[in-house]
Amino acid sequence: MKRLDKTERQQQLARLFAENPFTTDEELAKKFSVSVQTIRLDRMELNIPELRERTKRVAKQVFNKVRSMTGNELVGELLELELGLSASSILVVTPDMVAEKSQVCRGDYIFSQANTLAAALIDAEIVLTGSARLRFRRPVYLNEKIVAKAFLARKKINKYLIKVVSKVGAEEVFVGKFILVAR
Amino acid sequence: MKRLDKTERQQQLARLFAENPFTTDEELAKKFSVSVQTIRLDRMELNIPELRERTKRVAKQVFNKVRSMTGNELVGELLELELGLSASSILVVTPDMVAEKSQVCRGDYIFSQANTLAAALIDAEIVLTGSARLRFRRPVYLNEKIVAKAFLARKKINKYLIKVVSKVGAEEVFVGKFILVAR
DNA sequence: CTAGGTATTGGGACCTGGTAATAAATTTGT
DNA sequence: ACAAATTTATTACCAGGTCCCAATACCTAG
Repeated sequence: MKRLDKTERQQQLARLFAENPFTTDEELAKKFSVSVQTIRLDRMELNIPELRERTKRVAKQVFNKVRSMTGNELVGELLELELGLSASSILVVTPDMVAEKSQVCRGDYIFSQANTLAAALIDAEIVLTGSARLRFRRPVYLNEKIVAKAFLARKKINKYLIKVVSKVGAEEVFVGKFILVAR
Repeated sequence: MKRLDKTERQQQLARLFAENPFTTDEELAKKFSVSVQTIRLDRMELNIPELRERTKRVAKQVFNKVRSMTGNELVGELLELELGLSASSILVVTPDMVAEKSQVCRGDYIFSQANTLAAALIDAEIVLTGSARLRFRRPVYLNEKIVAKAFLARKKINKYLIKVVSKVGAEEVFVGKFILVAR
């Protein structure tokens, strides 16, 4: 690779780190045909921590997400739960939940919050979603807090009709009716 | 903490590492009131790698997942796409998508695949989900491959009715009708 | 021409969280 | 009481850094 000037090199560096944080200074030094120290100085200026720190951050970030998303088997954070009656959860819209171009929260996150909340309401080991009707009433934006409330509307043996209403502040953003089946 | 015997200590260690991989040998040594070397021997016997290696594994694992789940803005892998006409994607059910007790794929993943696929079909910068009707026809299990096909059914100015059918093999597992709005 | 600023490089001391190996001390089972 | 199992200590070494200091090259303005 040709020797680049400082600003160009730093731009590429920033891009590379975003793409793949698992590169050592030494590898980068070779790639750019500069000394390791130069890379270190670049990192300083760009405020990019060392490899191990970067790795740790990625790991922690996602470890937490995986826990809250799949570990708990609940999307969002449970606020309140009365088994078989009602439940509520809150979900804060983070950058990874929004579509890049519109900055609007993707519908599947809103659905997931509602769906997992509905499932949490049911006092059974195994709960399947049978069918659902959804209405997304207005877009939800970055950093907004979605509070979902689920109520049991009807129950027939092992089938549950659950209504979920999600609001941002006082505004309704989503309504869903779920039929869940317990096994 | 009381001194435990070897087997008990190792059991607890294994549990701790699963729960939180970001602990150094030294911290653990203190917690169990044994020497650092003892912890190292335990790790050896349990075949647990050192802190940095553990961190790296978690990071890499999730780095990939985040990319495929949110980076692409598509859940599943796109197989085919004719803008404005039809599209299909495949999603392999991995352990993190199934509910622990039932080993059944959670409905929100199936929905996400369908919803993002429907959105991909539309040739517009900003696409919002307006409403949807879903039917989950049978549970989907670990390692099954869900192939979703989306068709544009009707279009009215900026509103699109899209039908998505998801199958495992020849079996229909999910059907959804989505009304999407382009902005 | 020369002094000063910017960019790059090299080297040394030190840090963390380990591995590997070897030996010594302690505990335990019988 | 004695061997085996377990634990601890000690030392040397490594990767991938940090922090700091000094040397060099190059460009530019006075």
